[in-house]
Amino acid sequence: MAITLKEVAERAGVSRSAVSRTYTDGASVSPKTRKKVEKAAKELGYSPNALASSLTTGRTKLIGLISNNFHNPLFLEVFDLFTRRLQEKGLRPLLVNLTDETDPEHSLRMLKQYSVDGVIVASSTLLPEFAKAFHDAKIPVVHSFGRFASAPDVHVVGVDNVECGRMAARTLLARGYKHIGFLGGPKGATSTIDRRAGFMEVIGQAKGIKVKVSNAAAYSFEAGRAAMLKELKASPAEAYFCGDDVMSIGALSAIESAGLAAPEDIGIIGLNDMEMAKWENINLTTIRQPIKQIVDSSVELVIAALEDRYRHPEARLFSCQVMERGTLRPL
Amino acid sequence: MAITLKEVAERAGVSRSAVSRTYTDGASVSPKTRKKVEKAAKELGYSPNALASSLTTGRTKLIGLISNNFHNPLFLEVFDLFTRRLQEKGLRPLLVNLTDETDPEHSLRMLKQYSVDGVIVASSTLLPEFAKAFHDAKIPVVHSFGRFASAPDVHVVGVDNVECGRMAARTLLARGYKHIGFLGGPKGATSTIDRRAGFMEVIGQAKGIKVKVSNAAAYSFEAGRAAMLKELKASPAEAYFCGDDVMSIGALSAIESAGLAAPEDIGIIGLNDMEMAKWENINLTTIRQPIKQIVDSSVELVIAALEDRYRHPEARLFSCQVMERGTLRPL
DNA sequence: ATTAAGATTGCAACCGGTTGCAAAAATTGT
DNA sequence: ACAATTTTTGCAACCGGTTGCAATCTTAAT
Repeated sequence: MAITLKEVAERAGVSRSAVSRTYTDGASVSPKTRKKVEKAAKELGYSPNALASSLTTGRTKLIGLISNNFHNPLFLEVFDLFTRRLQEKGLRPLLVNLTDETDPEHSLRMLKQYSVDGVIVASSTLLPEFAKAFHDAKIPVVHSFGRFASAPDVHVVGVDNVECGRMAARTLLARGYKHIGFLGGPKGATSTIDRRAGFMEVIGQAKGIKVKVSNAAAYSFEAGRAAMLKELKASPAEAYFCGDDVMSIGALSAIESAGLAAPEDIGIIGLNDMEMAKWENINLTTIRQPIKQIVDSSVELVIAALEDRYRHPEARLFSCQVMERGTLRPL
Repeated sequence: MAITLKEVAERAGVSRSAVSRTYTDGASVSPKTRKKVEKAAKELGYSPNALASSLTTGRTKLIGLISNNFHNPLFLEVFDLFTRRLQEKGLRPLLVNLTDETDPEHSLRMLKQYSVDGVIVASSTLLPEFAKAFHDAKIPVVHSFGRFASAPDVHVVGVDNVECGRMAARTLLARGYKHIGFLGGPKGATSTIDRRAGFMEVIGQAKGIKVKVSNAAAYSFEAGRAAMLKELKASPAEAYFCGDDVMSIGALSAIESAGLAAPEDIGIIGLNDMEMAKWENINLTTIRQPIKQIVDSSVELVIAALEDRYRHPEARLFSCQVMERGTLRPL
């Protein structure tokens, strides 16, 4: 196997404690022994076993990164940001794919077995059993991209979806659309519910506006396309706020298939601002979620929670921003 | 902290070994004690500490999953498949983002510190220093989506890029294109080099065919678009084999911007067959890499290499397949 | 009932580190 | 040069498990 502390100690002619202390900051070692140890370590190619040390220190520096969004391109960007940020902070992401087929119980047990220091759930919904299990085990959980106050015993970082809904509605109204559609994601999704609430609130305050509400079966291209095709058969609205960017692209494809165009015939505003939204052939007007900030803040929060296990659950909400592009008629 | 083996032993009235053995398969425990232990464990909510046990068994069941492809949507699918497959096999992916800015040395040390059992590098290129470092540490490495024989001391699973090039060329020739373009990825990329070789080989054997070769700056939408815009200024070919699907979509966008259409004015064939390629508004004819097979095979191979550290480096190549869609003129 | 073979059990040492404590060494002050 | 401090060091116990070994208990066979 690999070189161990003991071997380094022997070669350096010091005790094992001395070696250990050279690699523990804040420990007392004279420059002389440190030098000797470092020399021996280099010669042997020693690197300390993080797992063994975790046994006594109680810190693995492992963070469970849990998600079920393995089909939304936005999450590739999110994973990129998370892995980098965690690496920068000296933490290691243990990735868990929590897709429907996979057993949550199992993932849970697994994360406990590996004694992760903390958990980041990057998903719009968080299973309550999950939150509870980690809470019981005193493992900090941050729900990233989560719903504010959905689970009171968990830190949450994300956007205010109600406000996103309002923002979408205001944007459409400002452009003079009178017949407006809300084409949401799956009916039960909390994100959909919240956005719809904000959306309807603003529309309700305006005069002479007609609204249509419908839902796609999933946050996916296919579902967005199917939903829009259905809309086009009945009398469609002039512009739609779509559940997310992927759905929006599906909707755009439906519009195109019907021989229509955006924004000339139907306007679309999406949500997320994933990288693809600014591709010239898509050029989607959308509401941007500040994913970098959400990620950075999530990591910061999980670290803070690590240091103070009894820290009060906290919600951090970031504001979104309309990205003007080409799928809504101009102001 | 969490419940330990000792506490379970006390409550069950047996020795620590007995408890340990209940959770080690193949160990000798009577049904009676097993029952007692399991009862006590349940009551206490015990789950064994995988890290502590790794200390003696020398197996962490941690697999380093290293990639630098955090901008190619195909890799979201790849990560999905990898995480699921590894989970199914009882292994845990420790994700490492090896983007240019991040220090490879650092990642390397990290993976050693966490004593990963094996490493899967999901990237078209593998730094030789990486391969060597793991080889020295006797940690099996599988280079997934790698180049055959690029590094002789490493297992590799992927496709034969030379054959992909040939396939692309044959496909274009079969459709009667006479002026053909190879619009590759970055010049130095081995994948580009290999595909080009196969492509030119077939073209060279055909009669009366004109070829143009050019390279995009990266496997990205922007680069693909820029490269195609440039092509369109000079006399473009009738059809192009593009470096990958993302580049192809960029190229399509350029064609559209120029007021032209695929396949009427210019044909495009891509490579990868990422999910998006079959979206109706893209409908890209492309060469499919069997990513599920590559992933499954990679996981299987890393497991095999785990069991036999002296297993001979092996290359597993899968064949690709043309996916007929709408960006090439029909046969 | 007696014995040999097989299964089960606990002891104790070990995996690769960390850390409290007391002894030893170095430093300071006079 | 000597005592009082401060720093550095090694010992030994511990973190949470595993495992070889010898002792004990079962079971089967005579």
